[in-house]
Order: sequence, then C-alpha cells, then structure tokens
Amino acid sequence: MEETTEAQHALKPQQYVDVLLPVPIPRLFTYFVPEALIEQVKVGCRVIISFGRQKIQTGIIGKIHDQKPEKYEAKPILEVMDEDAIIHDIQLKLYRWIANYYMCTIGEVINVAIPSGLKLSSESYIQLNPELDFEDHLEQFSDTEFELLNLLKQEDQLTYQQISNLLNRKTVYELVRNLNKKGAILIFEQIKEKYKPRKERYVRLKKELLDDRPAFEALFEKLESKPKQLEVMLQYLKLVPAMEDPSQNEHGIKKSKLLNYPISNSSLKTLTNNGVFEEWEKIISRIPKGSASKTSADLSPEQAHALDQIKTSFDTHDITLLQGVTGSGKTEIYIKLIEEVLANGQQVLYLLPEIALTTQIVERLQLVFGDQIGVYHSKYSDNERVEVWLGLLRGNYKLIVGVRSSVFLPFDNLGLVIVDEEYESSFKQYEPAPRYHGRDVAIMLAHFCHAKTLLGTATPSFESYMNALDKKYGYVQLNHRYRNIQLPAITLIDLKEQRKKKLVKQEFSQTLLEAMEETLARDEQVIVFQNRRGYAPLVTCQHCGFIPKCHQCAVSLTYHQYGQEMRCHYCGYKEPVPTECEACGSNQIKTLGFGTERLEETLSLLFPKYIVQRMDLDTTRSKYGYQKILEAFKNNQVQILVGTQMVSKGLDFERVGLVAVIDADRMIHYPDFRSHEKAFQLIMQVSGRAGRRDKQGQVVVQTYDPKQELLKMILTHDFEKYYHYEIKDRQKFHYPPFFRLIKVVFKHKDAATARNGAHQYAQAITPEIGKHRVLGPEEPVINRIRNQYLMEVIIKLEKTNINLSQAKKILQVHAQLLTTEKSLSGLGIYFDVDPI
DNA sequence: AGCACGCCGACT
DNA sequence: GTCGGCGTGCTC
Repeated sequence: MEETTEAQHALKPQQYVDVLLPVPIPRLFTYFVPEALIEQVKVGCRVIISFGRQKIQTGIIGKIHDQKPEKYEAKPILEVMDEDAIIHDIQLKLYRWIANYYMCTIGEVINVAIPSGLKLSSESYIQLNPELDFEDHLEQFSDTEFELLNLLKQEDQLTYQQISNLLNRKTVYELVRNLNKKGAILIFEQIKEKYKPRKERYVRLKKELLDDRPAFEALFEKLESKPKQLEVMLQYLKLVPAMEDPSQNEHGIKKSKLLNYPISNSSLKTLTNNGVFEEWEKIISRIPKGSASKTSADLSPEQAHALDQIKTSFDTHDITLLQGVTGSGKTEIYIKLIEEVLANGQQVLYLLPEIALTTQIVERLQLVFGDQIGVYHSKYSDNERVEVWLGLLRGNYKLIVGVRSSVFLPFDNLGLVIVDEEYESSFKQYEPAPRYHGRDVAIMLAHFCHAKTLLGTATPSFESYMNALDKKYGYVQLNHRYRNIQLPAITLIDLKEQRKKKLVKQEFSQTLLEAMEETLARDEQVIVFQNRRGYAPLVTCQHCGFIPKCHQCAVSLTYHQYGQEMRCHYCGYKEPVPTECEACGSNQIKTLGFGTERLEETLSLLFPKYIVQRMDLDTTRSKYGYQKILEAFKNNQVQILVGTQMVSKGLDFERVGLVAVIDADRMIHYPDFRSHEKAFQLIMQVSGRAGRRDKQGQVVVQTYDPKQELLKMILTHDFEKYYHYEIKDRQKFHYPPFFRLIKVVFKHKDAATARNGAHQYAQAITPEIGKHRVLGPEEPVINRIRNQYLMEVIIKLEKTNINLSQAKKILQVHAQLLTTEKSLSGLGIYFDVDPI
C-alpha cells in the first residue's frame, strides 16, 4: 500500500500556469505552482509573480496545465491574491478574441481591461545593510556613494526616485548596483495595493451608557458645568433621537456631519476619551446611490408595438437594430426590456458613447432601477472603477451603464446588451492598443453569453444598416416622434450668396441672426454647433503668410483665447501667443477661422441681453463640468449654447427652438471615405435637438454649396435614400461595409525610415495578399505626431470567401520580420482593424 | 512596455 | 575617470 502511494506521489505531475501579464509581448509566460499554492490556484485569479530582472507584477491565471517548459526553468508563483476569480471564462475568451481580431497582444488587452487598482505593482526600496560597519571601509566608496550611504543612514529606506531627487542625478541605477555589489546596501521589493476603500468616521453613544439610564442622567448633571460638552451631547441627541429610539444610536452619525454644527471638536474628543461616545470607521461606496422611486412609464401604442417587434425579432435574431428618429422615445423601450431581463435574474449592459454619457440617462434609469445600477465612466477614478468591478462580481450590480471599456467587466450571466447611438465613432478606440470597437466587442460578449443585443440609433452606421437589410440583424423602426411632434424644419443658407450681398457678420449670416433673434424673443433657446474648438484654428502673419505650427506634429497650432496660448490638439503642446511673427518679425498677426471660443465671444457681443455658454472639451474637463453646463441650460440660465459635437448627443430639452450648424462644409469635405456618413449623422443628430414637446423646431445649416446631394437628403431627413445613394460608391471603391479595412501604421523618428519601412512592407505582403488588396503606402494628412513620422498601408479584405485569420497571420509575420531588420531599427508598426 | 547592459562622447 | 545619452535585447 505504502509503496503505491509513494509511487503515485512521485508520478504526480508538477503543476504549471500560463499567466496573462499586462505587457505587450506576444508570448505566454509559464510559471510553476509551488506545492503550498496548488489548492489556491484557479483560472481567473490574480497571482503575484516576479517578472523581468527584478520587478514584481500582478498577472491573471489564464490556464492550468502540467506541461513543463522545455527551454527554460519556470519561476514560481509567489502568491495567489484571490480566493475567487476576478474574471470568468467568458472574459478570458473575450480578451483572447479581441487580441486576435484587433491584432494585438493579450497583454495589451489585459492592460486596458483590468482597472489599474486591481493590479499590484512593486517598488524597489533601498536600505543600508545593517551588518556592514562601513566606517571601517571608507576608502572603497566614491564620493557619491558615500553621500548616498549617509542619506540612507538618516532615512531607513529610499526608492530609486527619491534617491534620484535627493542626489539631484538622473541615473542612479548603476550607483545603487555598485553599492549592492559591495554589500553595503540591501534592495528589496515592496508591493503596494493601489485600491483603497473609502472610509468614513462615525460616532455614537456608548451602548452601555445608553442602557444604563441612571448613569446616563447622572452624566447630564455632570455636564451642567461643562457647557461645551453639553452642547455636543444635545446636538447629537437632536440629530439622533437615541433616548426615544435606542436602535437609532446603532447607526450613529457621520462625524463630519456632526461637526458641521457649531460645536467644539475638542469637546467631542474629550467625551469620546471619557467613554461617553465611541468612534468607528465604515467602509462606504464611492458610487453615488440612487433609490428607485418610480415604476417604468407606460409606453405609447407605437412604442409598445416596437417593443413587441423587438421581442419577436429576438426569437430569430441575436442582434436587432432599432432605428428610431430622435425624440421617438427609445429609452422607455430600453427600460421595459431591461426590466424583463433583470426580472429573469440576468445582467444587462447598457453601452453609451463617451460624450453621451449624460447623467440624464443614468438619472432616468436610476429612478426605475435604483442601486442595481453600476456606472462605468471615463471620468471615474480608479478606485471607483474597482468598486464597480467588485460590485458586479459580488452581484450588487445587475445593470451596468457605461462607455466602451465596460465591455471588459466580469459579466457572467448577461441577458441583454443595449448599444445606444450605435453609429458613434467614439466607440472605437484608436490609441493605445487594443484598437477595438465597443459595439462590436459588445456584440461578441453577448454572443459568448448567449445574450441578445439591441443596437439603437436614429441614424444607423452603414455596417449595421446593411446587416439589417441583409436580414443578419433583426430590424425594428420607430418612425414617429413621441406625441407625433413634427421633425424639425431644416433651412439651408447659401453663405456665398449672402457674402456677396455683404450679409455675413463674422461667421453668421443675416438670416441666421434674425432667426436667432426671433427664437430668443419667444423665450426659447438656441444651440449653435461648430465642430472645432479653440478660438481660431490658425494664426497667420499678414506680412509673410507664416503660420505657427506644432514643433512635434505636422499641424498648425490653434489659438485659445482662454489662457492666451497656442495649443496643439494632437499632442497637447502649448506655447504663448506670438506678438510678432516668428519668421519676419512683423506684428501684423491675424487669426483665421472660427472655433467655439470665438463664436462664443461673437455671440456675447451680438446678443448682450442673453447668456451664452460654451460646451466643448475645454469647458468640460472637470468631472462634473458637463453636468453643470447642461444643468444651467436646462434651467434656462443660459439661452445660447455653443459647442462641438458634444451638443449633438442626447440632450432632451424642452425649450430649444433653433439649432444652427455654422459650417456644414468643413465636416462634409473632411478627407476620409466616411466623412459624408459622419456629416449626415452629425447634422441629423444635432437637428434632433430642436423642437420638443408640442412644437416643431427649426434648424439652420450654413453652407457655401447648398446644391450638394447630401444636403438635399438632410433636408428631407431621408436616411434610407442617403444610404442607397452613398453605398454604391462604397461598393465600387471596395470600402466598408463591403470590405474590411486593416490599417498598418509605421512610425519612426526619421521620415525616411518610416517611408522605407512602409514601402518594404507593402512590397513584401503584396505577392501574398494580392495587389488589389493593398493600398499605399501613403503619407497620412497629418504625417508627424509627437516627433514620430507616420506612414500607412491600408489592406482591403473581402468580407466573404477569404481566410481572414490567414491574411492577418501574413500581415503579422511580415511586420515581425521587418522589425528585425537592422536598417529599420526603431521602427514601430501597429495595426488598426476596422479603422474609423 | 520597462529595465538593464554596454558603448560612446562630453565634461569635471 | 565619471556622467548621461542612446541603441539593443530580454522578460517564463
């Protein structure tokens, strides 16, 4: 018997795990599991491992197996951090799919998927070796070494960063290394947990005291002579009626709340020290709680019909497109669907584009779903993200409302995904990798969970619309606005003609100004849309024509009046506004073009009786900036709202009588095959802001060419006609949605190397991919960003009858080959699948 | 991506 | 000599 057990024991295979690390290396990292940790190791759990020279990292167990690596000795796992997995198999599958589809490494996916609060990092600390009496060996240390040793004598430990600051030196690694060799110091790693739960201090009366009434009354008598302390006691009892209802004392009161009243902090402290009060800490959530106060609204017959159609459609289709004109009440339908799925015990993901994440929607959902909602937001801090993540894992949240990155959250029982404003380009991430599309990943997530997906929008993306026409998606329409209010009346204004007649003031035509005047006089509000922030997109010298450009990027600097600076919208570079021309010294400097800042200024001058507010990236940087502006507009404290595309999303306001599009041409003639589609959608969206409740709104679009086909179709709100008009070109020129694009980007600090790399690459892949599928290499319009020169090769692949994974493999292999070439050293290559 | 190593030119 | 810059190679 004993023999067999021993034999079995000897045969028992050593356990290994493949660990997913947040590093962009296209390889698996295998570690061995020490005997003591075998029981704890589970797929999806975080582990602490040492990686690279000395760093300690957090990774996620991706696979458990018994394959001993042949070529290297696996390092051990140091610790298993979680009892239960923090991601499920579905997430592992999804992350791998993303890495594969978007042609990046799993590490890059992990890096953006997992909130950094869940990743531990280590920092090296340097300490004096206590066993060394270095006074006896002074001669072996250099001056700087000696200086550092003296510093370490005072502080018991220092980080590299601190040493570098204290010694005022840039590099300290070698110095530290030498001291380590001489045995004078010790280096050790300290792991720091980033996530910190939020705590609040609470106070309450000591229970024993409250239970012992005679003692309590005696206390009061004693306090007669201590008025300050008595004040504290009375204030507490006023806020917490502990005498009448002792159970209330249990919960106590937030210390800061009590101290908000004019009472003495030190008296409270004394009372606490004397055992009258006690203090404790409560871990509280950072996520604001809302409680459900309403049931969902009743649907109009039209909405109810659409809801039925969606449900029927889900019987045969996993994905359904809901096309509903702005103001048709899509949200009410979503709410009904969500209610059903939640009642079924399943989770829901409600995906919104970045800019549309108005608190408005969350507030509306909160009224019905209360604190079952977790919100995942780009302005959320890391601690808040961790709380949503853990909350979902623990089942505290059933409905997640969030931006594209919420697709990474650990859903395990998803029943429904809603993607609102499905066409929105902010669903696509393009820097850094993974360059994923939130909508498409959400569809994949739903697929893995056997959940249904509803894509909602007024103007579908061509991709989704084609899928609907091809019956790949279900399709439901909602043609009438709520209460049958008419769609806004759109008027085109010919700027060329008006200019000839000298009827254009700054960038505003006479007709527009009159319409604004009338609207405002009726006590209605105006939205002015211009898709360009800053004051003026460029500044030029009238003497020599010089235009200040960014020193790191190939773009002109935008003049921002606020802060009086020139800014690069690509890299964030700033410089002061020039008073004289850099090239010729002339002081005749003029601004050209109109950004939101300048329109705001002009409008304030033209309409002094009204309040003008600007809403763009610059005025909404703060966490609640967006919310504050919307609030002011809603309350009619602002009558004219000027903004970038931010104003086009989901603002449902009652009083907006007029929407003005200042420069339609700039959007239409953007150098990109999708510019028309985008312009159409943007103008439709922003138009949708006009006219609510019981009145038809008015939209004014200024253009230099009112005869453009696109504008004609905008006038009639005819998406279908527009789609069929535009789609022919897409097919003819092999563009999406018929073809799949993969953009290969080359970057290097030398223009020539970037160019060579791109050319060599195109040459290498062409025989394998096919000449007609390779476009370029081409220099992008903006050919330099952050001092890196850019080149692009675009691959066009058919959607059917093509081996996509093989094509990707070819693209990747050649990229790999190219980077090993000496003449191209330092060349960066990345892929952007389905670029926008 | 980090991080260390190693080589090189520029300073005390 | 060191200091600091930069190119190269590695990470289980």
